[in-house]
Amino acid sequence: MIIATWNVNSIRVRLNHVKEFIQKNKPDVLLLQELKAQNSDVPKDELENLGYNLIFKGQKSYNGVAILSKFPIHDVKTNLYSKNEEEQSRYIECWIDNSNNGVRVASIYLPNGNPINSEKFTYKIDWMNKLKIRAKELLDYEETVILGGDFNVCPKDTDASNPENMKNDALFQPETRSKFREILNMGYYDAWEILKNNSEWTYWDYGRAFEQNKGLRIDHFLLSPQALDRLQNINIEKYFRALEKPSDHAPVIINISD
DNA sequence: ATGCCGGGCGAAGCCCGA
Repeated sequence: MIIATWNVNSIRVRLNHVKEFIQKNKPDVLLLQELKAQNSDVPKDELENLGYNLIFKGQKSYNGVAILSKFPIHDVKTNLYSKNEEEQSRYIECWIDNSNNGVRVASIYLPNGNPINSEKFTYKIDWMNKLKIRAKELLDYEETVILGGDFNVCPKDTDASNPENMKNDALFQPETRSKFREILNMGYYDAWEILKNNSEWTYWDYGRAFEQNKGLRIDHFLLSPQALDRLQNINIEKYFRALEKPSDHAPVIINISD
């Protein structure tokens, strides 16, 4: 089973790239972030016509997350906050019904949180606390659980090509990292950390960053123990960052045994 | 090394991203 995650930075602008990615990599499940479209502007039919079941949570201008699946989708959940709380469109979760080998996946667009010492950073940490609560509930199901997406966290100094420049960045703060680590320490595994012993980037700023290969590793797959048992491979598809008018993120792909 | 990119909104210039 091929599961991919990709921050596309506008689904409308990147639709052709998504189509090319699907043709080339044939994911069974595709987690998308930063749709930058309200529900009525999400190209629903065009995505479904690629052969997928589709769920999404859009928002005007900002954020927006989606899950595409070749298998039936059940148990959709789109909120981490209680119903009367204002919530940005940053979380969508479902059960992927691959007969006896189903998986529970979430598409995550964790807040950026910059600048630090602002309400945006406070919101980031608050959001991470909410994610931690849900991640614990999911862990207690003892299922194949896969949390994928743009976490806006560099877990270690080695997850940036220029860590010195990141000292005051929300993605690098000790509080950000410890909250991320708390989720891991409950019993999740960073798929890249498990399989690779080098650092590669999933994000490169627009401009010259990609040609200079100066980037960050911030798009992650966090796996429950049951998911880790099934993990076979992980790759960053840099090809899609090298296209004309690309997203600033590359897709990340994992293979999960059936 | 911050917004010099890039996208959304809406029709100029500002908000947002990492």
